[in-house]
Amino acid sequence: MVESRRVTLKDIAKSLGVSVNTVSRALADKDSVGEDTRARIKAEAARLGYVPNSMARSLVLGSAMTLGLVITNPSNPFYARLISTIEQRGRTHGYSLMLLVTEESPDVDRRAADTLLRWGVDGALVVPVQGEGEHWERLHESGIPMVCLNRDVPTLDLDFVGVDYHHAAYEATRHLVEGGARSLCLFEEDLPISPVAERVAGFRKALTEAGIESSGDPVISVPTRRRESLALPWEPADAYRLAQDIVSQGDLPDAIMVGNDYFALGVYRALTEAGLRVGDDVLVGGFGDHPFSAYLSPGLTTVRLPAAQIGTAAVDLLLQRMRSHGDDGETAAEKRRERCGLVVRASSRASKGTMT
Amino acid sequence: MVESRRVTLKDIAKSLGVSVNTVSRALADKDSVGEDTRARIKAEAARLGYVPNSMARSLVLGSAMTLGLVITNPSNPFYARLISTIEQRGRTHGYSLMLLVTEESPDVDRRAADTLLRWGVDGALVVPVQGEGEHWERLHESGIPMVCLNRDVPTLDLDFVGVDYHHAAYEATRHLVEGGARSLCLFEEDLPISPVAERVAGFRKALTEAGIESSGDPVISVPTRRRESLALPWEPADAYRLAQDIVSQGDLPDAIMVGNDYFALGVYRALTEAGLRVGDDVLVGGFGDHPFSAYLSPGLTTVRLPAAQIGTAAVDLLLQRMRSHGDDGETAAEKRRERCGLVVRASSRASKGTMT
DNA sequence: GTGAAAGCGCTAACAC
DNA sequence: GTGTTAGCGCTTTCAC
Repeated sequence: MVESRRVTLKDIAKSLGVSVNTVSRALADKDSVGEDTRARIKAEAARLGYVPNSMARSLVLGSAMTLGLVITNPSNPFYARLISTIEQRGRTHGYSLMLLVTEESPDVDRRAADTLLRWGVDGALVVPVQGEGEHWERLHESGIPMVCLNRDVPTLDLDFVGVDYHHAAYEATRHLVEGGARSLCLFEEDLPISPVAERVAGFRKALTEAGIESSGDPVISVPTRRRESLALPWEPADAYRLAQDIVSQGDLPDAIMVGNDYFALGVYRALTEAGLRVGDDVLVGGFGDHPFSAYLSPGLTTVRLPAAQIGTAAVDLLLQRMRSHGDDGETAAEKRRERCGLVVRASSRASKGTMT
Repeated sequence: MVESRRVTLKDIAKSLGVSVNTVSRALADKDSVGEDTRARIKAEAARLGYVPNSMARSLVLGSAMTLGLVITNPSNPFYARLISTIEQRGRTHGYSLMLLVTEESPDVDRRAADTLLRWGVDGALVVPVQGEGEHWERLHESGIPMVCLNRDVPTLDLDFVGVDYHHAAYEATRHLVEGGARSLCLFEEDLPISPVAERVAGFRKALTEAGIESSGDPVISVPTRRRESLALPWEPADAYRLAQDIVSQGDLPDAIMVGNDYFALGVYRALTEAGLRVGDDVLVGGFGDHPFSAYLSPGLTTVRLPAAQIGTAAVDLLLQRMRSHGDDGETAAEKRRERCGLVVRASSRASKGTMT
C-alpha cells in the first residue's frame, strides 16, 4: 500500500486553485460561496475521497463532540442496556462515545476522570465506583457537565439519574408479606453503594410496617466475588453457598429477597436441593428482570429496571446541562429516581405450579 | 461558576516568564531542560491545575491514541465481555476507546466506519453487521488497521479473530449423538452471519458422520425479534414458540441444539410444559455458557465461549498491525478461530436427576 | 463571493 | 539549556 496521506482541505484547494477557506465554507454548506465553485469543490472532494478531520475541527471549535461514559462492568445486563441506550441517543445528537470501564477499582475510576478531562469531552455520564469520588466533583468543577448513573453519592453535589430502589424494595417486600411471609431475609452484595443501601432501607421499612421483627439481622451480605473476576456479572455461587447455610441451619425464612436476579439463581438451587419448593415453601423476589428470570421454574418475581428510560433521561439531562453551561444561574444538582414495576411471577405466588 | 478557561502551556509559560516550548519539554520529562526550571514549571503546572489537551496533542502527533470498537449489541453477554476485555487491554497500552453500537443496522454500520475515519482512530475492532461491508475494507485501505471480531466476512481480506464455531458445533452435536440421540435439530437465529453458518455446518457434518438423515431440514430458523427490540439479548420467546410447534406436531427430536443459551430457555419451557423431561426425554445443548445456564434444572450442556481470550487476541493482533503499519510487506489477512470447550451438564446426560 | 491572516494547544525542528 | 519558528487541519475574523 502506498503511504497515502490523508486528503485535507489544502489538497482540494491546491488542486482547484482556490483558497483553503473557500473549500471549508463550500463543504460546510455556508453561503457566501458561488454555486459553481461549490459544485466544483464538492466534486473534487468526492473525487479525492476527502474526509474531514474531527480532531482538528474539535480543536478549533473547542468542542470534542464526544460524551464520556464511565461504567463499572458492562457484563451487568443493566449497564449493558445503559451503554446501548446512551450510545444511541448520544449519536442521534451527533456525539461520539468514549467508554471507560472501571471494574470497581477506585484507582481506575480516578484515572477515568483524568482521561475525560484530558480529552475535553463535552459531558460525562458516570457510574461512580464506591468510595470518596471527589475527583468527579473536580471534573465537574473543571467545567465538564456530568450526571451520575444508578449510584448516587449524596455527599457530592452532582446530578443523578437512577432507580428508586428504596420504593421498589419496599413494594416488593410488601408484596411478599402480603403473600403470607412473616420471616424474610434479603441477600445483598457487600458493596458500599447507594443502590444496596436504598434497597436495604426499603426492605427494612416494609418489615417494620408489617410489624415483623427477626432475631438476627435479616440482611445477608454476600461477599460477591464480582470484583475479583473482572468483567463478569454477579456470581450466583456466592448466594448459593449462603442460602445453603441458611437452609442447613434450620432457621429457614419463608421469603427471600435478593438484590439481583443472579443471586436468585443460587437461592433457587439451594432450596431445590434441600427439597424445598420455591414459591410454595419459600417465596423469592429479585431485582433486574433479566431475560432468564421469566424462564426459571417457577418464574421469578422481580423488579423490572427501566434501563432504557434511565439512559435516555440521563443523556437528556446531560444535554440540557451542556446547553445551559456558562449561564449564570447555577441550578442545584438534580437527583432523579425512576419508579419501576414489579413483575409478579410464580416464585411469590405460592401458586402450586402456575407458570408465568 | 466563573468562566474559567482551561489552563494551557502558554499560561504556565507566561506566568513563569519562559517559553511555551520549555514548558512542554519540562512536563514531558525530556532532558535538555534545567533541573531547577523543570521543578519550577512542574510546581506551577500543579498549582494552576494544568491538564494536557489530548486533542491538540493528537493533532500534532498524528495519532489519536484511540481505538474504535464497533459492536452490534452490548446486551449480548459475549459482546459485553469483549467490551470489557478490549477496553481494559487497550487502556493498559495507553489507548482510549471509542464505542459505536450498530444494532444490526447496515446503515449505522456504514456510518460507524465513517465516524472512525473522521476521528482517525489508530485501529478498529469491528463486529460487522450482516451484508456487504466493503465500507470496512475501505476503512482499512484508508490506512486504519482493523480486525473483525466474531463475525468473519470471507469475501473481505480483513484480519479476523473469533470462535471456531464449526468445530464447537461439531463436537457438541457429536456429544449428543454419543448420548444416544438419533434425531436432532438445531435452532438458529435467521441472520446471515458467519457464526450461524459455521454452527450449521458443524452440526450437519456431525449428523452426516453419524449416518443420521432426517426427513425435513433439521435446522430451524428462529425469526428472532432481536433486531426490533434494540439493545436486548436474544429473545427466548421466539424459540419457545417454535419448540411448542415441534412438540405439538408430534415429530419430536430426541435432542435439540440451540445457537445460544437464551433459546434453550424457551426450549426448556416448551418441553417442560409438554410434560417432557430435559436431559431424559430430550437432550439439549447450547452456546454461550451464560451464568444462568449452570443454574437451570437440569443444568444446560453448552459451549463455553472464550470471550476474554478472543478480546485479548484481537487487541494484540491489532496492536501488532498498528506497529507494522507502513512497513512494506503487506502481510495477508489472518483469520484466527479459537477453540472452545464443551461444558457438560445434566441436559445432555440422560442422567435422571444428577445436577451440575 | 473570495482570499489572506490568525489562532485552537501542542510538539518538533532548528538556532543560539 | 532555552527560545524562536513552523506546522498539525481546521474555522473564523476581516479585508477586498
